[in-house]
Amino acid sequence: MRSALEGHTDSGARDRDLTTRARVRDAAITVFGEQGFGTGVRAVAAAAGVSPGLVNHHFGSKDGLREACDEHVLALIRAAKTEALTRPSATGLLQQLADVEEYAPLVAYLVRSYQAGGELAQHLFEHIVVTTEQYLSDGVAAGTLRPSRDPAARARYLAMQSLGSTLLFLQMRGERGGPVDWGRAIRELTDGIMLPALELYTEGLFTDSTFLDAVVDQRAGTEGDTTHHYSDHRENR
Amino acid sequence: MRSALEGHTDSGARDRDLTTRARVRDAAITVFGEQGFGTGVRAVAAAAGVSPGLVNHHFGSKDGLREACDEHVLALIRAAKTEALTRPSATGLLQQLADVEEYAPLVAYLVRSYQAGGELAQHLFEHIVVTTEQYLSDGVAAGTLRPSRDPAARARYLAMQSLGSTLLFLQMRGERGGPVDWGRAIRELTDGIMLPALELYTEGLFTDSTFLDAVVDQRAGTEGDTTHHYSDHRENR
DNA sequence: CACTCGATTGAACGCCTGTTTAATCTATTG
DNA sequence: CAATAGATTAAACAGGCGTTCAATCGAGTG
Repeated sequence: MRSALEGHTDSGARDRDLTTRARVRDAAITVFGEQGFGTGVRAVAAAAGVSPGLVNHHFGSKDGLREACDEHVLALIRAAKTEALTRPSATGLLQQLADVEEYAPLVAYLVRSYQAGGELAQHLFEHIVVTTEQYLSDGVAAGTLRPSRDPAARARYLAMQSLGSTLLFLQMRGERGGPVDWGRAIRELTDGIMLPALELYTEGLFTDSTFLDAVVDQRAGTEGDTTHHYSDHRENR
Repeated sequence: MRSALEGHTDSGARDRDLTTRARVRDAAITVFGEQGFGTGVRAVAAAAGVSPGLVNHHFGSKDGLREACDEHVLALIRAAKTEALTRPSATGLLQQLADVEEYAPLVAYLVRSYQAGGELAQHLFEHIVVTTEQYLSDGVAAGTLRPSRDPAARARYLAMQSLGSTLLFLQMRGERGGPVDWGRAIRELTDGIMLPALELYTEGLFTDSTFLDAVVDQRAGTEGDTTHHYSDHRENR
């Protein structure tokens, strides 16, 4: 005899009528997000309104609970993929998530996941990289973005900068006790970086291209196979 | 009767002839850096070759030990300030630190500090921000860097991007067990981002300035006091 | 030499952790 | 209705944690 919703994707269900297993899992995501993965099984059980022994009965161990949380979070994000993951920057992605009321605890959980490392963080980062690469490629094709000598490296670089700075900001913002309004925090972040980011993206930082020229020349000399050179690239001054 | 080196800045001393207190502190920095702040007092004591009770005799509690480590790390970085902290980017700073054999454990400890939050992380970040602002200001004065409509915001933005992406890279690189060669890791990071970073810094990303113009116009309309506008800023295409 | 004070140790004390176990409750099946 | 299987609970277990305490060591002082 199998349990009612075993194996189901219960994303559409509302708050109250969930499997106990699902309620424990969701409580764990919230508690882990708010207080970190060091939080004990008993705290999770209390938040879910069940006994400590039950969580191990459903998930085997604390690691099993953690894995179930990771899988569920990844599934939720992939479900919201159409709108959220098409955004180019990590800030845009997290903003999108934090604005939807139901997904708010996910942001805290994701920040914790990156702090703690693990597969979810790496997997999600690689996903952001390929999404960014596609977005940049589209922009180049449309003529709104400049082409790069190494599009893959540029996508990884921009994704790393965006996600890294966002996480750094959220960690620092979230470290002083009490629950955080992630939507508001990300909005503040966006406000603060909007101007300098656009300045950098449209005007650059250097007044001449000597640094870039040096690296391009050096690469053309040492490794002639991996990099595409199109030396007809337009100078910007 | 006071102990021999109590209150001294023993930065110049070599490995063996240190106060026991200093040896425990250094062992703690290493162990915390390698295994995180969750590591027990007993492990630190074992690494220092002393009994668990002794560390609390010298530092009062584990929190006291942590504070002593933070203070010492901050002191070490400030001592190396002349060379290290004048670098504009966080990558440069950490590269500088990781290359000096003696400071290698510091990098791991710093990464852990940022993961865990706390005063050291915030304090160091603010220090990087003001250093970056000074560096950018010098570059603008020398004519090698473009001026910004909001130099403080640009400095904070660039510092956040640099430090954030570096930390993200190092966390992901360092999460698979065993000690990490931080110098090599940072060098790989530098290699990977060099080209796209210089591309972005000299040529920008957008082909026109419509996005930037929109934000600049909007800011000029809503808030006329905090931002300096010099509308004679040069367009780059 | 006797004394004293800090360094140092090993063991102990609660406390909290993850996990296990036996018993109870619930509800579906034959 | 009786039986059975799963959900659920309270309690206990072993282990690690930070911390404390009494005892020992070692050297400098009167």
